[in-house]
Amino acid sequence: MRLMAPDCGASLGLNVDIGKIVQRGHENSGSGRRLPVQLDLLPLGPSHSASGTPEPSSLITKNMFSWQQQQPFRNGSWTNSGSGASQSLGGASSPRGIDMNQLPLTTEFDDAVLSSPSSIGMMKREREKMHESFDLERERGACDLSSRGGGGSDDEDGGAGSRKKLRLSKEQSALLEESFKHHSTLNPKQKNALAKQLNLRPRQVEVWFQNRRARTKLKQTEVDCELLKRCCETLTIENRRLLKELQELRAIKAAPSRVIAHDFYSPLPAATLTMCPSCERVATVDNRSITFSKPGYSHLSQAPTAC
DNA sequence: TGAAGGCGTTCTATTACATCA
DNA sequence: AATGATGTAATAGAACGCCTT
Repeated sequence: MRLMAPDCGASLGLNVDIGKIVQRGHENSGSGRRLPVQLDLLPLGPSHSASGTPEPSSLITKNMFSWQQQQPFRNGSWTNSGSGASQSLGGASSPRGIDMNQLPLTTEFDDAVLSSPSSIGMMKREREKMHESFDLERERGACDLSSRGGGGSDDEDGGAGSRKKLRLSKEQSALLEESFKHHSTLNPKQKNALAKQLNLRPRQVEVWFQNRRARTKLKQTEVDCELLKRCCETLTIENRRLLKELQELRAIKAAPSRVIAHDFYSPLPAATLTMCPSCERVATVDNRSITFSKPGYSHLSQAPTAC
């Protein structure tokens, strides 16, 4: 399902700017950024781990990120100890998918050249080809190490034009999620560090964050839509009420004296309507009396400005 | 100082694959 | 077994900001 953001927030005077909820958020975090009612989906501020105490998950602990600490996460309890053996990320416990995630990166080529699709001196297409060929190399290696859960008939051919889909392990997802809680965007250093921890290519980490931001924004948009819908309903009700009140006032004006006639559509000169500045109720004033649109506003009986 | 171009990054829309019911 | 729905990794292209010339 694709949810289109309604462009009615501004017209309703709501503090909702759906189109820019996430966009450039990290860049504007310090200045005049309007925020809608927020789901707790997006890390809006700087890491609260610096001074606060984020709740660590069972697997993820404080100072787990390599850009926050010197000791790499791979030395933790569940990470690959470097051998690429069974206890590595997403190891044998992963019920589905190939283990290409945990293949050890055996070359610096990855970080140096493939960390960004926009590396210097390379046309985009050429870089993509390098990515693809490098992926194929890795996948061939993966096929040697593990078999795909379902039909793996096309594993060997390299799939001209077919694209393999990696499934992140639970642990990898958990770490990425935890990282996302701290930073919805990563600088290159963080990206590379995280990629190393996860045994993924930096590009994969980058893509994961892109998609994660998109998911967050989609969810936030859904929440905002709900909010706007409720606002719209409330305003409709209020509008009805005000219309009714206006009709009553017109009826009062149309009446010869205090008698209320139910001619709701008779015109009333605006100059004869006076609003009480304190309670914001409207009184009709003529040369004989002051009549109020609703009973119980006798405090206006002397003069409309008295209250 | 402003314009132009290159580069890096992000966003959005979309595709393609994997899994599940 | 086939199929549609769903989730998500990956891709393409546009836009933006920053830097250099």
